[in-house]
Amino acid sequence: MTEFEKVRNEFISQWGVLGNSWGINRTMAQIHAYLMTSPHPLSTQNIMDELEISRGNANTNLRELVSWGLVRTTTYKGDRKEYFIAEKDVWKMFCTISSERRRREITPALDLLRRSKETKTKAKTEEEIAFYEQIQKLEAFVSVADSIMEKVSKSEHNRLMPKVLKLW
Amino acid sequence: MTEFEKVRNEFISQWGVLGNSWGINRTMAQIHAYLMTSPHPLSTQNIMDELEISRGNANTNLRELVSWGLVRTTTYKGDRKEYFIAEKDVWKMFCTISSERRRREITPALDLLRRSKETKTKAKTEEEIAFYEQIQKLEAFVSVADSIMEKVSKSEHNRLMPKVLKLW
DNA sequence: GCAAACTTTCAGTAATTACTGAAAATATAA
DNA sequence: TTATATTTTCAGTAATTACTGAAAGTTTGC
Repeated sequence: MTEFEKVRNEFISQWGVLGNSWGINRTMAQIHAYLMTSPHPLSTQNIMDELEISRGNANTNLRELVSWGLVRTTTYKGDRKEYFIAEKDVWKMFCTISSERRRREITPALDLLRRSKETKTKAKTEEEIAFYEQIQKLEAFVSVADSIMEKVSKSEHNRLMPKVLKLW
Repeated sequence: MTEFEKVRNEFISQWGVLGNSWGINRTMAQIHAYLMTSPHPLSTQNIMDELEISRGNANTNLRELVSWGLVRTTTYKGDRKEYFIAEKDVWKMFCTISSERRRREITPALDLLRRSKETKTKAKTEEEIAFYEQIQKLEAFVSVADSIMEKVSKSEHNRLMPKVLKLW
């Protein structure tokens, strides 16, 4: 193994550990790290070999990356295999992830908060008053977060970042 | 069970489900939801009873919430028990969470990227060039994210939000 | 000091999540 | 078609994470 291969393996492995602490499947994060730093599209077999994982595992996590929009597939003529390639532009990656997390995490939270609010009648006890007040504050905050993420995920690449940086 | 108790239980339960999908321990999220919407500080026993969990589980997750800075303890004279109370200001909560996630998630990522970069020699192969280019781009992005989160976590309550909102 | 009230720890177990590998399904080319 | 290459599924199992409950530890008041 060359010195470079060691560095890359360490990076892939540790990116997996980090992904794990971010609530992302370790293998999915490792595959993403491998694809992100590869100059070529890679086949399922390549990934199985590099990460020493089963076909089923590779397939599942590759599909998941595709469903997140972080990876897309390509083919070569005369070759039946699918090859996978990751988005390499970090700002685009950020927008994609914002958009997915909004859909998967923010929207359900907002739904829950709105549903909880609906049932409010004339609050009587101290407990009821505190509950609905807090729900109200959470909803206001989450709905701002939601609209910011919506804008981020729709924003033109490289348009928003300079603005954000000027804030401070 | 009153109508209100049903609504609150549903909220607590679902907040746990959401927490889980955000990579947070379900019980920890439920305890947080319960404390956040309670007008009074609550004892370990209160939480055990409400969520029907063991003392060990309640204790562990309460400590974890305290270590995140989302919950603090208080006592009453003549009563030996500790009571727990959650921060209710959503913007403060956001700052606290930003600060902790920065420490736990962003900083290790930045360290990894900087360590990976260090080993760079004169890149020769296409693979090496692509690898170090991507590492460089990731580091630039993550370090911007890091400094934004640092500022957010230090920002005066209610000072930043109006600015952010004007961006769009 | 001792006893009572309360908190923390942790070994054992339950629940959940991730992975394998082979079979089934699908796609392509001849 | 039919054979071959490739992808997907999924039952079984492994690995990880979460939880319980009782014992050990700590704090407080007498």
